[in-house]
This record gives sequence, structure tokens and C-alpha cells, in this order.
Amino acid sequence: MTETKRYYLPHGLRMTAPRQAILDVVRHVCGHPNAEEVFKQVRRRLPHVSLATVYRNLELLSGAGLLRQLGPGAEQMRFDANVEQHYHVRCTGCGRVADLKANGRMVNERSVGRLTDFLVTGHRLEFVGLCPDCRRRGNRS
Amino acid sequence: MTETKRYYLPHGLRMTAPRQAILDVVRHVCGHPNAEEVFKQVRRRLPHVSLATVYRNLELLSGAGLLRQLGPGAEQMRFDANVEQHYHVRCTGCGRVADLKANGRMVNERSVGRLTDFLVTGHRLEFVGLCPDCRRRGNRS
DNA sequence: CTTTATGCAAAGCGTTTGCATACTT
DNA sequence: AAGTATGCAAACGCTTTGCATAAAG
Repeated sequence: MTETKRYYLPHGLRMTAPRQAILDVVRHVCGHPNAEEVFKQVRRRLPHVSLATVYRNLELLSGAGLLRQLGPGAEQMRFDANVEQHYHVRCTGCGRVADLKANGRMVNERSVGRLTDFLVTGHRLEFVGLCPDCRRRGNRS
Repeated sequence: MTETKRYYLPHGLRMTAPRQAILDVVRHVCGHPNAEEVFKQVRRRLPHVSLATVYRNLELLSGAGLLRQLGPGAEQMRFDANVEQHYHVRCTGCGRVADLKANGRMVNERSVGRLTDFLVTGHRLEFVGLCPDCRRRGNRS
């Protein structure tokens, strides 16, 4: 964590030391840190920084487009009685989630828009499994 | 909500009235309800059911394979300094998330396994956008 | 001197758990 | 009797917020 590169923010916002540190940490810690991890790392450089500041800035930096949040932004868990493999469209307005019944058919943002009447603005593809370490350790979960 | 269909559970587990109601609700409420919504609906039939029971059973039914959880199972938010469009592999053992730098190349569970040394067991594809209602209402978010 | 940023502590919210009770087998 | 399920209330973990102070424009 010997970073010096500078980042810039929109209009009135200031690139303060905590902010800079937070950005650096997210940039250089591997495995995409969560807030707690960012906090710990930032503290090694700036021991007085509070967890609230970390949260506020992760939010702000994401809003400014300098970071990206992984996992559905502050979403609660939702449930689906259809346990077959299928995909979803999630509404960023109200959180509603709809099924995508694209049986084998090709799915992409355009086709999903046609199929569902959603105004599709993006998609998220995530693979899941066991990382090399957990594999070795025989972590199940 | 005038459901009568019966569902069955593994070994010693019992299909109680709350359990049955919860399953029915998830089956028939559109938009993939969260726990709170399930709770409200279940209460219309069984007014004495507690929120804890709903949570316990959503968990149990998911474990039994009768439901499926949407959104990263109880995951905390994670952050990524790479704001370009790219995909991820998430470890179900330790929660670690790795980038997938498959620039235009075809990605599928097998290729991701080769690329990352993860033991890939599945994937999740989710489109995001505005549902018809929010679209009409001019919901931004 | 107005705006933006911070620390601290408290509150918030979704979720989980301990415990005593009740229902099944 | 042993195992399973429930309600209630308390606890929990992550995140947000109010407020007073500090720093930057």
C-alpha cells in the first residue's frame, strides 16, 4: 500500500486523505474487499479514520463512478419457488424481480427487453464455485 | 391464495401449516417476495405466525431445494475499483470475489474454471433495468 | 463564511438465536 | 420419550444518521 496516484472527483467534492486511501485500498487489495476490510487497511495508514467515513466514502465514490459495488446494492434476500436454472430481471426502481423463461434461446439485453417490457440497462454475470484456496482446504459450502 | 397442492420434505421434516403457507406464498406472489412480504401474506391466512418462523422456514425450504434464494446469500457488499464491464467469480467458501478478464472471449463455466483455477459450480445471470410500472412512473434509480 | 468532510455514538434494519412451550411420531 | 416446530423477545451484524467539530474553498 504505497500508492501515490491521484484520482479526481466531480464538481465541489474534495479528494481528502481518507478518500484517497479508501480508493487505493479497493484498487490494490485482492478479492474485492468489503467495508470492514477496507476499514482495516485504511487504518494502517490513517489510524484515526472511522468506519462511518469508510461507508460514506465507498458510497460516494461509487456514485462518482470511481468504484463499483458488487452484489445487489443493499438488496434484501428474495425467494423464488422455481428452482430450475433460469435467469432474472431485477428492477432498479422497486426491486421487483421477474423470471426469464428463455429456454435455451439466446438471451441478451435487447432480447430481454423485448420479452419482458423492462427497460433493460445492464446485466450482471457471476460465476460461483470454490476458489483455489478453499478447494485445497476442502471447504464445502 | 387458495392453494391446496401439497409439497414434500426430506426425512424427518414435517410439512406444517406455516411451512405450507410460506411455500404457497412464494409460489404465487409475483415479483419474488422478500421475507417481509412473505410474512405479510402468510399472516392473512395464519395470523399468529411469527416473522422468525418465516425466516426459519425460508431457510429450511431453500436448504431442502424447494425454494431458491435470489441475491448473494447473506453476502455483504463488496467493492471493485474496476468500473469497466466485466464479470466475476465468487467463492462460496470464503466469499472472495475475483475478476474475470474475458475480453470479448466466450465465457462459460468450463472456460472460467480453466482461466481462474476456481472449481466452478454454477453461474448467475441477472439483467437489470426498469420494470414496466417504474418505467411509466418515471422512477429513475 | 459557506460548503464539504469527519469522528463519535446512537439508531436502523434485516436477520438470527435462546428459550420455553407445543405439536408429531 | 425423543425429535421437530413455534412464538416471543432479545441479540446480532452491517450500514446509516444526527450532531458537533474541523478543514477546504
